[in-house]
Amino acid sequence: MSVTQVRKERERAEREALILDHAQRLLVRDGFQDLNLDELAAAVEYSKGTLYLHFESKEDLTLAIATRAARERADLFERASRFQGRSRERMRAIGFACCQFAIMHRDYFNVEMMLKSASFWEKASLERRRLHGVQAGRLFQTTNAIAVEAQAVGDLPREHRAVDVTLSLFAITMGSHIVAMQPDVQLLAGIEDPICVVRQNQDRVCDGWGWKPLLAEWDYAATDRRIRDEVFPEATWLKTP
Amino acid sequence: MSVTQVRKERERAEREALILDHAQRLLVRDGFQDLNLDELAAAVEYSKGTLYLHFESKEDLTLAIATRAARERADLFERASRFQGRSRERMRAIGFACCQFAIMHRDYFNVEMMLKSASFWEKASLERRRLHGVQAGRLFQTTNAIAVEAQAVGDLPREHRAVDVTLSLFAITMGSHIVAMQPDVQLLAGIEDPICVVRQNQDRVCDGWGWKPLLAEWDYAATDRRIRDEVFPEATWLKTP
DNA sequence: CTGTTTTTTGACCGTGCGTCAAAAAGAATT
DNA sequence: AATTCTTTTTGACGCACGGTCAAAAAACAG
Repeated sequence: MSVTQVRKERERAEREALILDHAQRLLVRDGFQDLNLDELAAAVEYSKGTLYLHFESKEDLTLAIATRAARERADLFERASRFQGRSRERMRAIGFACCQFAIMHRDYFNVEMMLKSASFWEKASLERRRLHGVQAGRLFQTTNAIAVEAQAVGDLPREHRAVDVTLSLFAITMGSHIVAMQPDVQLLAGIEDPICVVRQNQDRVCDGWGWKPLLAEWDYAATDRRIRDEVFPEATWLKTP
Repeated sequence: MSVTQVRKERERAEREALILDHAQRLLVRDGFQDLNLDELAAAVEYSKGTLYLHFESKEDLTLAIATRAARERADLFERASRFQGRSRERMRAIGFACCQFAIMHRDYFNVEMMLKSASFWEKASLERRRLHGVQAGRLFQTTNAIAVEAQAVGDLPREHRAVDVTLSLFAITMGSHIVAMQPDVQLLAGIEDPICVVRQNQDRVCDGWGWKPLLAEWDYAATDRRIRDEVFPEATWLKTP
């Protein structure tokens, strides 16, 4: 590949990032339905035709936004999984990564939810679907590896499959985000901080599977401080008691 | 009100139900985005103008579908809550109602998820939003009452608020439905029956809060049989061992 | 049968996604 | 520097669909 081609490719990637930045901003502001591609074209100062050189449909563009966020999330998960500690502490580090991500991208789950609709999914390009699958796979595998290890060292009962545990943690995380982000639910249930709800529920699920050490048997506040100091120094949201 | 007006009102309600029936079918088939109001008008054999005598926008129509389903769900919850037994058995009956509903409306959660988008919500009429709030309130209150009672009789530790427990159960239910319904997840995690995943996760969350009697301390298969026999005789999906 | 009110209709409008012929920019050649 | 060929970019346009409303049809009243 010639030098020129390398430069072209880099410029193309930069333009794609620019488009994604603006598109994400508008998507968060207006939602998918009201995301206007003419406005986006004006914002990035390129024509609509140029947008379509990068993305083959509005859905494709939206999926690209979700995939970029998913990659970032998977990166945080992998950082978290390197935390040195007992298996449940490491899983807690994953939960910590979740929070860190949720704070950086308050609205990621709104975008993620669109992907669950079949009619949306099938309008995105095959290649982008594949790329998203890769990131989703990283997220799952990183988490599941900890559950598998937990069974290996005897912290987590072997009577159930590790994937079931992992899946339940994904479910409680997604579900908690969805319900705790609803303003009416926040009022009804007196929720101050949705992030706390997510973490609390993750803890309950782990306890529910009998993942040692249980909440009552360990000082997880200390674990949290270690996670922050050793893995996520940027996590200023964790209040140290 | 004259006799004629009563008849008119009944006919109007019947037509609205007809529209909702067809709209629900098309919504499930095509998703919100591809739900075509011209096609719907043709299906119900009324003009598009007539549709707009009932619903002030496509979102309004969709919300009406969701609310009708939510009412049905709340009815099942209330039936379930009348089950005679210990508090956790009664909560299990609620989980049972969830399953019964999920089987009758495989795709309810897809519709429900649309409502989480702010841009969707604000396009529906005030009155319909209110009506949906009423049904959502019934669902929550019916469930929460059991958690409150569980604390009163000492089955559920008092160290946490009952609403937090209720909320976590809603979260695990919604989250499990979403993740377990994904075809790729089903393959990745080897899921045969998504319904089982939902129930299993609900059990884990209850155990996680220390809701007595715990899974290991009670014969919940027997409870399930009682629930079916006494409350949901139509639930043929429960295989009796 | 005729005039009045109510109900229903479908042609029409605006919006916004996606396309593609044409213009502009860039590279190569003379 | 001029010309030709190639690549890149553009924005006017086609079209599908949600929503409107004047007019037609139906129902009703006298």
